[in-house]
Amino acid sequence: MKYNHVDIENKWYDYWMKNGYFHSVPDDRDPYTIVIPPPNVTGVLHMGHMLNNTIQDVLIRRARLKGYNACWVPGTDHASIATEAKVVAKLANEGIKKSELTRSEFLEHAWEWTHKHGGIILEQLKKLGASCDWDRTKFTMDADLSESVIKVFVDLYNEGLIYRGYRMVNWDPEAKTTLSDEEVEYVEKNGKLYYINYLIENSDEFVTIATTRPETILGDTALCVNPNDDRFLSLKGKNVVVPIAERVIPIIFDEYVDMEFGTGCLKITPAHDPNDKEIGEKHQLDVIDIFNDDATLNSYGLHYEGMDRFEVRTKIVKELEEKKYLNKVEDYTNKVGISERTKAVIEPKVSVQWFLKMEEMVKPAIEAVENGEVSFFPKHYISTYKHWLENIKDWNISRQLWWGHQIPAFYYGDGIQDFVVAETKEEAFELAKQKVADTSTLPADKAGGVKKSFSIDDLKQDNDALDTWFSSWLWPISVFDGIRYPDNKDITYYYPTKDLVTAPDIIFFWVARMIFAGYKFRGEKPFSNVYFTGIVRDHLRRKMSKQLGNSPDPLELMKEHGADGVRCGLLLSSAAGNDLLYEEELIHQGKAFANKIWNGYRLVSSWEVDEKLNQPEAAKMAVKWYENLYQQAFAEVENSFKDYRLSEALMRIYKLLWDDYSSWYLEMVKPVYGEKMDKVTKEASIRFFENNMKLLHPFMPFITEEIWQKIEDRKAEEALIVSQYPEQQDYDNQLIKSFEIVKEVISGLRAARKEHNIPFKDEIACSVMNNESFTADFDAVICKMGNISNLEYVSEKVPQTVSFRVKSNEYFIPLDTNIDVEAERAKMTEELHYMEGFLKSVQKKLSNQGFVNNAPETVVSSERKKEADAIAKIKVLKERLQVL
RNA sequence: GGGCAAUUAGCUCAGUUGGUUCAGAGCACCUCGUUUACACCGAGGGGGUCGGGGGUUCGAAUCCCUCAUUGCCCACCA
Repeated sequence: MKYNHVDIENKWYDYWMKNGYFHSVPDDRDPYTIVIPPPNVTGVLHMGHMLNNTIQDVLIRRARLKGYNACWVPGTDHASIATEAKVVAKLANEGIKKSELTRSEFLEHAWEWTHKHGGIILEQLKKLGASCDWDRTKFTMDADLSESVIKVFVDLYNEGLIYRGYRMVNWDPEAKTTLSDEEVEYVEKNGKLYYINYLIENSDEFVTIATTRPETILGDTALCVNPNDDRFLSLKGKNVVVPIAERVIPIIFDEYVDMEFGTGCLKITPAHDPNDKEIGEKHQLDVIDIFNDDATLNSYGLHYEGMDRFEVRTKIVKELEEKKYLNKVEDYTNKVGISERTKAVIEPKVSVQWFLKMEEMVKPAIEAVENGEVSFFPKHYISTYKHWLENIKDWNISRQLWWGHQIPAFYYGDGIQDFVVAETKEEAFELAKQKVADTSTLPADKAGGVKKSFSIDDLKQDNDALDTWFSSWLWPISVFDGIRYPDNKDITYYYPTKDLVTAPDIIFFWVARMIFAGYKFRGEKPFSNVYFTGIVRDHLRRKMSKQLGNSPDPLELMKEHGADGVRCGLLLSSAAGNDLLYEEELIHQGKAFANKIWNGYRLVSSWEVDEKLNQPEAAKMAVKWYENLYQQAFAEVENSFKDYRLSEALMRIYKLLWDDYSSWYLEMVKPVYGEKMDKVTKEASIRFFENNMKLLHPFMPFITEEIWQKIEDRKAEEALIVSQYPEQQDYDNQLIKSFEIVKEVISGLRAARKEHNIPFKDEIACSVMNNESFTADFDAVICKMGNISNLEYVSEKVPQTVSFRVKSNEYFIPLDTNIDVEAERAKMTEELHYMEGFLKSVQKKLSNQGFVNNAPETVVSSERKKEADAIAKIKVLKERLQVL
């Protein structure tokens, strides 16, 4: 009979929800908090989410079972640029251009889109079994979270940490916004290096420069050579003429120029290259911006005005060639910055943007990770993290987007400083009046064009929105409203949170920023542990993506194999930080495991009890063994969790249930078909099952709940999800070790049966000549598992038998037919040779004075034990060979 | 150009301070098996000179050096 997950999973999820088991309110237990990495509000579930959220659910369910007040806060992110791009695309489909809409019209469309597609992903997470506190679901643009963002902006501004600056920034011409450095990816592209001649003013001579971007010559404002470069000494004080533009620009000297590269002469375009900008400022050059916002050329582009930059590149090269300015062209590969979101080639551009000063704010975040207050798993991410923070530049937080938190700066005049920053327009109005009053005492030429009197309606709020991450960095605080109400009950109870589970690709975007935000706004870390998941890839190691179509649909997967199966499959092979190579095989393994458990329970529950029966000796020992083994496994699982080695923990449980419980324990206690069972063994078996379910529940919540509920009649409010996790107990290690030898004996019997074609159903006799009685307590087990009538102890070899050895014991099985003496002899001789070789190596070690003197006592004595065992075994083998 | 990580069985990976059981696990593979919980099963089995080369040590998958390959991150010599 097969396990059918379909109805069971829905049933229990509804039950958990109905009973409010996911919901948390502060109480006197210790909190265990996780905040979800908020997925994009309009996103859909992919395999990465599956892995990430399964891990979080495992951690939170385990914490809940262990008696913590577990709180997993779900939510979504407005994902400013990504969502805006989707809305723009959708509107374009309907023939509406964004540029034709007002801000508020556009936002209406965006909200409509958000309400329509938003939160689907959270519904999908429920299928996975995610035990989030759904009553606490947040969205980064909820009123309270938005207020928090604005408050933080205003506070930071008032502290002097936020400023407006005219800087070179990354411009995404497609989204028509700036991006932070982190939002730019660099990809290697095959391009050309163009060598272009610039005529020296009033001469026939020319200088040759090399550039990858010939179209930008229209924005050149100088040529630059290295002052130490002998080749160009004669150029001092001279000017050149920019081809096509026919503008005269100076030749300047700066050590920045690499003499080895190209021709050693560099063209300077301060508006379109960060290095050129720097040199330009140093030498006080003009800045000529030749691009419009969409990266078509503006009027400085002359006859190329209105054309796209790449089109112009081709055309201008042609023109240069025609006019004999083009010297030569070489193939050249270089790195081109592209927008992480739109994949458009980034255009460096100078503009006025808002920046957040980083240097001071970042310091406690470096320290926290250094001193282990915040731990990373795996820990090698610490160096990546530190390197970034130690070299951090100010954060460009403004975006020329509408979807997001509008920057709370209000302009009352046209001057660059004619603004105030405030949480509301009303406050801004008061501030502005005050500021104008202060400046009104200034001479007219310094007061700018500010009207002496203006109404509140004259205030214009800044058009820009804030970077998405400027709200996400507050997430662990803002979901508990800790910005607006720093002393509220939730924030003081749940914060700092425990674990953050996230992908390493947002370590800078998000993880690092949350850490320094935590210290800045709460004076405390936001979380204690960061678990970095890997990336889910296909078996060819390709990242899963929509374009490639190599990603299975998680919902289909769960429908077919069950959420338990998928969770188990994913977690079986995903160490922290390691990429997960997805194969459907994994999920099958998880599903098969669910089935195995299901059938195990069917077996145990089917046993009928006869109260009069005594517990058989074999069952008695089996129970004793499993009791101890469970404790050992339990300890191992605890240990794995300590280091967040979840797959290791799950694998241990997997083997505990499959191998130890099902294959060994159940076989040992199983009554003969048709017979009944004693009460003690049945009860023990059920108890073990219950404890097994508790261990497994965090990984496979549905099937474990189903079985747990079936085990006995539970009270209405009872559920495995909120039951009590077992306490760790001591165990008898010696007993477990003895049983390992018992297993060897049983395997020996099975092998002998197989070799000599004795079917299992034929009961046989067995004698043992024993030098060590390590298995005496388990004789009944050996008999049952080997279908042995009686294990007889003998003091000498038994004729007409085959034998095998375990440790220094020899076991004999009677055999009617003649054994193949030659084969037996050959086999034994081989074994003898092996043992003699082994003995030799051990003795060599022991005769080495260095070893005996330096190695720890335990190691030496174990070698001596090996020696003794080997000698004994060799003796047995030799005697046996003689008999043959 | 710099940094980090990886390299162990066909595949995915463990291997924590060098030392019992250090060469392992799961899957895959092969053989056998209708022993009534489960064929999404059971019992067995094969398979690796631990990327190469040096070194330290009584002893190295493990520590050091070096080379090679792969991946990731950072840096933006036009």
